[in-house]
Amino acid sequence: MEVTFVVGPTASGKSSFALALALQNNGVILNCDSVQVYSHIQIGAAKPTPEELRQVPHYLYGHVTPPTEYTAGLYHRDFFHQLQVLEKQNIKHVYVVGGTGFYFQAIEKGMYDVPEVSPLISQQIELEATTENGYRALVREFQEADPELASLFHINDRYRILRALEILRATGRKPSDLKKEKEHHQKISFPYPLNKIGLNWERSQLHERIHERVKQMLQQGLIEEVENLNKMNLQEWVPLKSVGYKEVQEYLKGNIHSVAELEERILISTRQLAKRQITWFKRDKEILWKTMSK
RNA sequence: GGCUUGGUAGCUCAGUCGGUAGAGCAGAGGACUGAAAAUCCUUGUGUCGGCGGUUCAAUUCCGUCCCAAGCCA
Repeated sequence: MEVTFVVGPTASGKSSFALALALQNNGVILNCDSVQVYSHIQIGAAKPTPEELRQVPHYLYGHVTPPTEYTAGLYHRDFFHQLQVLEKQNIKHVYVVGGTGFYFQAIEKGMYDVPEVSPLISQQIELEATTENGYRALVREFQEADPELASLFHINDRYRILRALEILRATGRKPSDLKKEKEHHQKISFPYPLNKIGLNWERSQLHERIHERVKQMLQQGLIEEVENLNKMNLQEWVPLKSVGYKEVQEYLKGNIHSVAELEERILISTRQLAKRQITWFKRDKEILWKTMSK
């Protein structure tokens, strides 16, 4: 079995590109997008259309139901489970399609061996971090315990610092040591022959495509989709904090005053997302880039 | 036609008691190991509307013209 990653920024045409390849080579498609894994998240996630789903088997799309929240670790587990199944079915070509670099990294390089952190520990850290002084004390605790990792993080990168502390307190081990162990013991290798294809566009053309897509999402009823999710009391569900969804929430709360303004705000967030995705994938020198144009 | 208030970075605006200017947003670049569509970092020279005048020096004061909004005719 051979695995091909199809990566690139949002709206670069990954799905249809992969679909064409899969059709040609009798392959299947696996999702590697952190939002498309969720069910009920349809229009704003730009999932493949029913027509596309009919043409080629698609996996790991919408398999996570509310109010479950997903992580890179769970994705890693589900991905390899799915690969085993496909192997038994004697599938020869697997196309892994998506824009979440972190998830690609999780499956390619593996995750560090960290046990599930008890919610009590996370809650305790959250509590301590609520005050300015409390947060500063936590930063100091982290810097003293793992100066090596601390030197890589900016003091304001609250999320990474608190996560590192969780690991420290839960395991008593330095996160930087866990990282080193991982690199020493488990040889970094993906268990199948791997190709990586990246799709990219000239920036202004990508922006045009993003504009088209955002207009389409609004026409297809993105606002109604969010209203329905709100009726199910899912306001706090993680995928509703993603691009498009969070802006519609602001619109429904009255903080965005017109659909035109809503469109503009989603456009901006989507362009920024695309930029971050490009930054992530640029770092991987194994990706074979394919420059697209109209 | 008269009066008033504005015209400063792509946008919204601050500011300079006269010594050629700075925030937010956007844009650009970057980081990233269980929230990642998240989180975080770096990055601001622009005829200060045009033309004249005063001054050693004008974006700042004066005159005039242009543009916009409002009020009065």
